[in-house]
Amino acid sequence: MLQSIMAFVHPVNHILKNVPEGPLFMSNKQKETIYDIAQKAGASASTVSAALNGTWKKRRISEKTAQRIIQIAREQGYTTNNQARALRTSRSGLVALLVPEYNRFFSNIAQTFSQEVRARNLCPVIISTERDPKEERHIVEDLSNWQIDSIFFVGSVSPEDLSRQCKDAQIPHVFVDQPCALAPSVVTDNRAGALMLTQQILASMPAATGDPLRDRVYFLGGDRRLPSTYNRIEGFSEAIRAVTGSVAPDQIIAKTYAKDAATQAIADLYGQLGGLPRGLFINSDSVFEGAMHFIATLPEDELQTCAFGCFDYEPFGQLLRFPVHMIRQRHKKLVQRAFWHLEHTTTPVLEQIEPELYRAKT
Amino acid sequence: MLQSIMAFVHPVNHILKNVPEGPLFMSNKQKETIYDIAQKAGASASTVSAALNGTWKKRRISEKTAQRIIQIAREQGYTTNNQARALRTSRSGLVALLVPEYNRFFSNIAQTFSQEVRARNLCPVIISTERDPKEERHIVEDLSNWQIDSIFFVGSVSPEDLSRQCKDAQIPHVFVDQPCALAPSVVTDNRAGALMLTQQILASMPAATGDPLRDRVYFLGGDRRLPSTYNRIEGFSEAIRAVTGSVAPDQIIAKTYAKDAATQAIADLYGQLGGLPRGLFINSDSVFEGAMHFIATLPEDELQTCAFGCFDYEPFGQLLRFPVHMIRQRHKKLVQRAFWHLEHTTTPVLEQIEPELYRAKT
DNA sequence: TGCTTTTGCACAATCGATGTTGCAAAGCAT
DNA sequence: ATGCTTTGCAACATCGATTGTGCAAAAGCA
Repeated sequence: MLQSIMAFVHPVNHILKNVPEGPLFMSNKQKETIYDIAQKAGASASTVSAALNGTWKKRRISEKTAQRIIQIAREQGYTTNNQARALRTSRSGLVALLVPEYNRFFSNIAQTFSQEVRARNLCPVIISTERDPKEERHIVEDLSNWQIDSIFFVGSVSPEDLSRQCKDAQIPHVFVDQPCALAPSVVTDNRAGALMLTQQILASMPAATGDPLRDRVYFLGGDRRLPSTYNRIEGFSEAIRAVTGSVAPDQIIAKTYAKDAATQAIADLYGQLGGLPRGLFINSDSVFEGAMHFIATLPEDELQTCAFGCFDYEPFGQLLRFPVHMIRQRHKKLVQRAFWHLEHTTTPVLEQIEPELYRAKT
Repeated sequence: MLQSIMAFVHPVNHILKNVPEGPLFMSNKQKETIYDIAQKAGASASTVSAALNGTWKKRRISEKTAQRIIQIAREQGYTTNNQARALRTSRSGLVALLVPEYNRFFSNIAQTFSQEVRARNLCPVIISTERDPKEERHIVEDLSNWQIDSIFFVGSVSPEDLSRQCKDAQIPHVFVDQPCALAPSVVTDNRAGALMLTQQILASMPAATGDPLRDRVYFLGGDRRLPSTYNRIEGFSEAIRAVTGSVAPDQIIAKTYAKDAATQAIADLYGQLGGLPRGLFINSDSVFEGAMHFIATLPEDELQTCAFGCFDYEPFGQLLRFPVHMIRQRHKKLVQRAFWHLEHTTTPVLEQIEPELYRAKT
């Protein structure tokens, strides 16, 4: 059984945090160790250790002695050597976040992660995997050599493998954005989000053209084999069916998240239909950017013939010359819930976070 | 004198890297140590250590023994405990990047940084400082307790303080984006970039209105007390002077990078002038986003009365309903040169990297 | 006062790797 | 065969913290 590790924090860092600016960074003097402090305090190293890391009560050190030691340590600007501590306790104080790349969404995740980790007085290690399963493996192996305390996987490509690897190495871990069947996972409620977004698209569609192929809403981008895209397609389909009764397979174009592919796909679609469709569901910001490269070339009046929705939040999306409805994933909540799971459970549960809909002004 | 640390890599990680998938993650068996390997190889721990970390030649271990040990280690899936190594050698193998926040530019930097660090078989630690000098101090202190090998400061607010702090703790360091007088720094050539951008703005300005105040180019956003903004103002002014002979103080509005402030500033300017100016130099992506919130509310034809330039690259900037020229900072080169300085020098030099101009189609 | 319990702390082992020292065996020259 | 150098490796101390154990002194109780 994996252990919750996050809750544990060494108090010495807090105790010594607010050091007067003065003698602290005085010179090149070698860094002080507990032995130096011990000598200056006329105590033993073990007593100093106990005093500083907060276990002095349990170790029956008198409050007076503890305070004296803390005082001296503070004066000397003592700070503990994390490697030594990690070696002894086999807890490194490092927490890792693995992201596929640094796009807007993942950067937001990273930002929140970094804050949460530092709030717990631990050290964030953020690494990008380039969406490569082999690289993911290697990184986890490396991290395990650093006795990493726990790992957050975001948008991972091979969750189950990674989870097994972590379990073998006894590393607590949690999945964000892409779920894992074997470990706690926190993801956006993609189905509900897609449903909302599609309903909004449907509600703001311009007048029908009469051409049945053009009068449909299309789903563009993503990878239908991934759970996130799959669920978005589900939500999309549900909304469409509620109105038209059925969804045609060719309404859904979901093979990749790649930018260029999106540009090509929308150009092809435009060619086939002889114009833009009446509604377009754009799956993710990269697809958005790709699609825009084509769409931006169209004349003004054509742009008004289509209702756009994007499953991701992009501030500049609000500033285009046509309205785009957007779904914003709650990155903060995603990360915070992930921490919660790490700290309170180890069983494979799936938590879904409802995203927000940004309605474009029309 | 600081020492270059980056060049040093323990070869064991390379040697053992391509482990067959088989017996590696077999079970929960405790992680092997060099003592276990020593026993299995009928050798001493020190011999195993030497064999694995590549110093066996120097330590006069026979090639035969070394190979045998490496073979056994590989079979057992041995990997070295980085804490123990770090404690002994006082090199952690960790390299830190401090960024103010995760915006597009800094995220790109982080991405490149992460790749470069991993290519050197080290571990990237990326932390955001929230532009708070106190937080910066604390982070550096924490990192020093982790025996961090070196630190990259990006867009730091108090470079000199940090540099001193690092020197006291004997941590090699380098500054990116914001220079430091006391340490190697790699920054974008802001003056040259601003010059290019301003010239482009001037070249694509629409017809004059006749109102001298509106017919000028304005510089919007940033903080003139920071070197980067200062230099951009220099470049801007140089370009303007070449055409008009002089720059008026009120052409330059550079107090902050904050989004909301930018929205307000451009709205005010619009109010004063009774319309948009004939040219606008937007300093940074955050200012761009802020300004757009106002500009997006304007009617189509008004937008054609101003030539826009932005000192930052934002893909969606190309997709707006009016052309925006942009400067792209070479984040890859910035980071790579920073590594170079860390590995080859410790003297305070300033290297400037020329950015690229993206001309908008008109 | 004498005996038990509690308090307060020092000692020493330990985490896993590195690097210095020392010592036997092998190699070589005379 | 003898002395001298070189080779090959094991023993041991060390990095700086944590933690189990033991032992005086102080406190409590009769």
